[in-house]
This record gives sequence, structure tokens and C-alpha cells, in this order.
Amino acid sequence: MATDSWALAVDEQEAAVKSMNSLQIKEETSKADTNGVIKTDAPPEKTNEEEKEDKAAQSLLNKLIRSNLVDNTNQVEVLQRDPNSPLYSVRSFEELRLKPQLLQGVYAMGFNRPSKIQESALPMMLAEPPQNLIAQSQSGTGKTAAFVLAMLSRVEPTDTCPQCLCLSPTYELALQTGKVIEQMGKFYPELKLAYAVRGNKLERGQKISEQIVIGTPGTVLDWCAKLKFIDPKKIKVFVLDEADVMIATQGHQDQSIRIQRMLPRNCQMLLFSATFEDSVWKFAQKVVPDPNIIKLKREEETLDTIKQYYVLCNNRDEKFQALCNLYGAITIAQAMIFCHTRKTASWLAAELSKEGHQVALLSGEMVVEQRAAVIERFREGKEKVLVTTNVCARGIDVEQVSVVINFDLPVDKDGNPDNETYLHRIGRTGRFGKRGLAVNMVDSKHSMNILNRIQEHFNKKIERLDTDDLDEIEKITN
DNA sequence: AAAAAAG
Repeated sequence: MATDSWALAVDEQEAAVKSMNSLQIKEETSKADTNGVIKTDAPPEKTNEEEKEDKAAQSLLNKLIRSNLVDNTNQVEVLQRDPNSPLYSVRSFEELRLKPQLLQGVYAMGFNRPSKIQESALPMMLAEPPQNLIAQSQSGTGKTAAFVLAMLSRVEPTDTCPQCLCLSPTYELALQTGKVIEQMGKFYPELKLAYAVRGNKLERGQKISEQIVIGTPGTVLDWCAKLKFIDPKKIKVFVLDEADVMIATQGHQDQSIRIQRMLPRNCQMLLFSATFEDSVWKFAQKVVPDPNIIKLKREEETLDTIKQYYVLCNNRDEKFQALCNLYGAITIAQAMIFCHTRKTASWLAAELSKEGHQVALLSGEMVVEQRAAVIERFREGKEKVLVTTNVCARGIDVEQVSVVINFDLPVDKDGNPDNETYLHRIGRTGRFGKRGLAVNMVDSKHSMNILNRIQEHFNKKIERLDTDDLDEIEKITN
């Protein structure tokens, strides 16, 4: 199998021209592979000549790609750990020289060309030797596909042990990301995926043979440390999805860092999130050695595709009444309603049911089997409205969600506005550039103050909505 | 406060 080396062989340009043929032949072989039997590894030993040709072809490729410089106009900001190395950006997935089985998976998923973040992140992640990356880009810009592709490319299928490890902050997100891994690796049958999540119990003393592991921090830590299902020393790629919560003190920092310490020194670390609050950003750069950095700034862009409103109430019951007034409008497509506590969520779901509205409830107090069933029904559109907590604030991608309601505004444990969670919550709608709607329920002076501070933080006007005015409700749905 | 645990 062709190496995925991105190493620069700057001195090989002459040879590169000569080896054009070898590059073409390779591409033809790849096509044959995708149509016919997928070859497993065990490559024939390469002669010196062949190695030289490989290198030359690679160098040509590097040159081609270098001419495709990242356009730094306004969106992508790239900071390289070695500022002198050339900046790559790819315009097509072919340029990445992915294994044909992977390329097939990419296209089967309907990706035609790399997204903005993928253009610069993919070449960086696949570079040889591996480099660390911290990447920030808005909801729905293709982060997941980016790191999934990186993991799948790095796997050595003949080694039947975990080599790539990805951590998600919640059970539901781990399942979702796992599905992406499965889909993208669909044509790569020797690649196997294990879910290290609550409820997935294995026999004692067993070792895992799957090359990729997706999981939540508690279970992964158990599998690595206590139960020894995973040998962490064999991990080559470590991905933190929603990386800011994964390393935040009030998030999953303890478990994530304990896992990280068990990994080998040279393990590649990839951190992805839509948000990195300042202190977390600093911490990220402390725990990730020599990172490359990619930022797709412009939060405003996300916010521009989402219309934001607030409804003024005096107490919880009024919020409930206002929500009932909105119910007809929000069920045109699908909606998510966020509450601050599990208790409020289950209360609200019960009250809405009493009113005759069909709603689903999802929170961490439910058993995982129930949680899996509910999120599945919501994905299938069998449930139109999901009442939930911050468990669903991040990453959950259901395309039909066009309305997000903050029944309670997002605040941290000190009662301060949680701007990051706000952005993540409303980012559940308006995905892939679609228009979305966010409605915030305000029930006191205090919560109005919170909302104002959120408004200031994003420098974006949140307009008042009168839910007693039917014309207004109609207006927002158009 | 929520999430994460084979505790």
C-alpha cells in the first residue's frame, strides 16, 4: 500500500517530473482497487528504485499542492508550529492520496470536495511525521469528517489493537461520531470500531482487537487503566472532540488528562471544537506540545443564519404558557428545548404531555438504553420535539432541527452566562448554512441581565417576540 | 448544574 507520507522532499523535483508515469499508474491501480477486491496490506518489499520513485511522486504532489496556497482572505487563520514550512491547502480529496477504500467512503457519504476547515486541516493532520493540531471552527463546518478521515488514514489494519482513540463528552455524541466512522470506513472491512461507552460491558481479561475506539471519558479511562481492555501505549492518534469541554476544569479535564498521560510521547493529538474560551485555549496550548493551529473565525456567520428572539415572562408558568403558544410554530420541522436541570426537563416534558403535546425527553438521569432509543426516534423524525439538558447542547446533528428554545438560559455553576454553551445550543439549528430560529425564555430581571450579557458578548441583537401576538409567531416561521 | 463511572 502506498505510504501516506507528506514529508517534504524539496530536492527531488527533477526526479518528480520523470516519475509522473509512476504516479499515474498508482492512480489507475487505486481505481481498480475500488471496483474490485480490496487488497489488504502486506505490501511487497520495495526496491530502492521504487522507494525513490515513491518519494519523487510524493514530492511532485507536494509541489502541486503548494501551488494551492491557503487563501487567508478572511476566514481561515493558520498558525504552523514551524512557520517556515510551506502552507498546504487541498481543493479535492484526491490530492490527499487517501487509500482508495477511504476515498470511496468519502464520496459515498456525499462529500464532493473538502470544506473550508478540511482544506487546511487534512494536509496538516496527515503530514509526516505526525503533528498536533488545535482547530476551532463553527458548528456544521465539517470538523467530524476531518478528524475521522485522519484517524482512518493512520490506521494499520493488520495490527489488531486500538491505534486511534476519540473522546466525546456525551454518550449520544459518541454514538453519532461512531456512525460517521463506520460510514466513512464502510469500504474498508478490515477496519473495526469499538464503542467505549456506558452499557457496553466486556468480559474481564479480554483485549480489544478493534483499531479505532470512540468513547466517553469515564469508560475509556476504565478500559485503559482499570480493566486493561486497551493498551494505551499503542495509540497513535488521540482525538478530543468538543475539546474545550474535554479539557475544561468544570468539564472532563481530570479524566481526559489522565488518559492523555497514559499515551505514548509521540502520540498525535487532535483537538476540535467550535468554541475555546480564553482560559481553556491557553490550557490547550499547554497540554498539546507544538501544536498547529487553525481557526475559522467569524462566529457572526453562524449567528447570521440563525434568527434570535427572546420572550419576556415573569415566572416559569408564564414561560410554559408562552411555549404552548409557540408549539404549533415549532413543530413545522423539529425542535430542541433546553433546560438547566434534569428535573426541569422532566417536569416540562410531563407538563407538555398533559397539554396533549407529543414530546420526547432526553437527559442523563435516564438509562443508556432509553437514551439511545430516544435519540434514534428523534433522528428518524418520529419525535418532533425534544426536551433536554446540556447533554444535547453540543455536536448533536439532526438536520431537520430548525428551532432551538432555551427554556432556561445557559449559565455556569456560578450563575454567569455560559456563552460557549449558548453558541453550541443554537448551533443545533441552522446547520449547513440552513436558516434557523432560536427563542430564549426570560423569566426575571436576573435572566434578562444574563441575556443582555450574551447579546453583548456576541454583539448581536436579540429581538423581542410577543407570543400572544399570532401574527408575530407566523412571521418568525417564514 | 450537567456530564462522565465496571465507581
